[in-house]
Amino acid sequence: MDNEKEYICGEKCPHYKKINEVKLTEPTDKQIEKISDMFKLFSDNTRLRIICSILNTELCVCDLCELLNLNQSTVSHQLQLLRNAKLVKYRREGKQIYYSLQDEHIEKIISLSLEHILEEEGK
Amino acid sequence: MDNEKEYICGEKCPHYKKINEVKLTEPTDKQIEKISDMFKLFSDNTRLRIICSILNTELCVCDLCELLNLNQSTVSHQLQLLRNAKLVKYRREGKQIYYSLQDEHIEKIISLSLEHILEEEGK
DNA sequence: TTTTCATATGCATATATGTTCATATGTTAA
DNA sequence: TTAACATATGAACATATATGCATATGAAAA
Repeated sequence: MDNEKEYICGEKCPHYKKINEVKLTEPTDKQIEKISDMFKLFSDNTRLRIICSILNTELCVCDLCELLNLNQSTVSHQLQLLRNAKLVKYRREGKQIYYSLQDEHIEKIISLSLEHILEEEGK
Repeated sequence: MDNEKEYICGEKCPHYKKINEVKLTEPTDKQIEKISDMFKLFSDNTRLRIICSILNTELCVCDLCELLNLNQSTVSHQLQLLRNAKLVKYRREGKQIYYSLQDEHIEKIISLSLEHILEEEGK
């Protein structure tokens, strides 16, 4: 029986009622995985700078290299990850390939986080 | 002179006008660092589950262990990181320490990302 | 077709980080 | 004070991942 499990702490804690309530609203493992994967892509300086660069415009790979002073290989590798996650879309025009954000959620999330740290700075 | 630098691609690209425009709106290195650090904390399954668990309520460490079926040490280590980043706050009540989210931005960012992946699922 | 150029990709390496074990800290009860 | 308990922390290990080099791919120009 579940009741017979030995818990880390005594009878007051864990608070089973609360725990059961929280359980109902928790994202599924799959959802957690997807969200954390997305945040993982936002969590690297290089990728974040790339994302911020194309928040409101499209840029080609060498624009990004020049703008961010990065190796072409580095940029392409990171763009591949963003592409695979469908966070960015791209179109070819002659030799160049232009990248831009896939949808507005990305923009919103980044803006919100920027807001957050700006507020922190103000304190 | 800057003009004499050898660029990866020719004259059409990089698009200096665009690049200069983008440069004006880019977050500073420090801001990029802070944002990516925050996302780094959201980018781990364990931490994300912890955060989601305290989205609307406070829980003590062993509640979290029980709820998420995690090692007490693991939970404490991750809480420490969240604490250092001031994403969570805590209060002691006797032997237990209760954790909750520091501010509503966190909640909003998580909600928005959940929205995002739910929309993806719908497609 | 051959060359040139913009971008992509495989591989190797250095670095970062999540987890666990063992133990320390700090609070309450005996 | 001592014992019991909730939580924190240091160290070690395993794993993930960002970057750069070399090279491949694919499009345009010669």
